[in-house]
Amino acid sequence: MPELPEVETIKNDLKKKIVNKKIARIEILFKGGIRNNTKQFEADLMGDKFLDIDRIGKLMIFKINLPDRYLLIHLKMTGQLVYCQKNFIIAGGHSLPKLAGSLPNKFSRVIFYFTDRSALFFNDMRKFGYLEIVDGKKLARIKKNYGPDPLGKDVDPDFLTSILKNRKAPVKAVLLNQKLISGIGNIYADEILFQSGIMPDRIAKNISKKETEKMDKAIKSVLRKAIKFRGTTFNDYVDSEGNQGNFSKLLKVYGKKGEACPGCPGGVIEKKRIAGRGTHFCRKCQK
DNA sequence: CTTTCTGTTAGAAA
DNA sequence: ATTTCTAACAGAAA
Repeated sequence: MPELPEVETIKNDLKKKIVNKKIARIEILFKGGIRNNTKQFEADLMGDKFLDIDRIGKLMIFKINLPDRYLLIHLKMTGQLVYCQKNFIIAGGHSLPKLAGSLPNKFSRVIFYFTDRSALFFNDMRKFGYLEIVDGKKLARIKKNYGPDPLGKDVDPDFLTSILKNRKAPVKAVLLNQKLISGIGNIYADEILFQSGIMPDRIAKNISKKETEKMDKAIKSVLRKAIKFRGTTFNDYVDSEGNQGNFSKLLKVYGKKGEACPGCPGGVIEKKRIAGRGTHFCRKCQK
């Protein structure tokens, strides 16, 4: 599931690969993922190029070389953006059953062909992801619905205190709330709370100052490390070359139900529904 | 075979 | 205002 580290990895890779390449053709295999009128969508992009790629939370923003036009791409749960040179054989190849060794595959929804005969594939098994071209005004409106980036300078223990205080939702719900802080999803929320030693179902306003400071450190160290390792592949995530993320091996609790806790002797990782999501924790390490 | 689970976000309901 | 629930979808697992 692409969260901040995965989207950051894809964005940085694509910046090197597709910026300033002229779009020769767009193939739309599934219209549902495109929020604009598809004819208008094609017309806006045909013959144009992306000047830069940005990110807010898990949302990617491609600046188009047209005045006041931005392409937003959200991968939601199973979206992929895979870039291929001429022959459309991907590096990760057969490593994932859902991503065959060649593209397009049955989950390819939109394909951007560039004039140098390379292509960018938007694949999305579950069809939750979307593409939308917006103007600056709409982009600004969307940006207002996102809290600060956890790795930016706006997030520190004082900021975390401000979003935790007065809230009776579980602390995990606060971490997942994109309006309060952007980019954290289910996998990293569990990992962050494990490293913080905080039970995910603790009421947000009851988190102490000391715990808030631990959370601040955990947020940054977990996300930075995950970016360094190019993200986590649990089911469907691949980077822009079709390769899996390497952080999967470093997960401490997510997906580890029933396994020995890596943080204490005798502890076992449990799984329980918290804030509407499958949540992994060790009750010996997390209080 | 059927049911449950997966996790993101918008929007509805509480 | 805040929190919880559900739908959207496709496939794996039980």
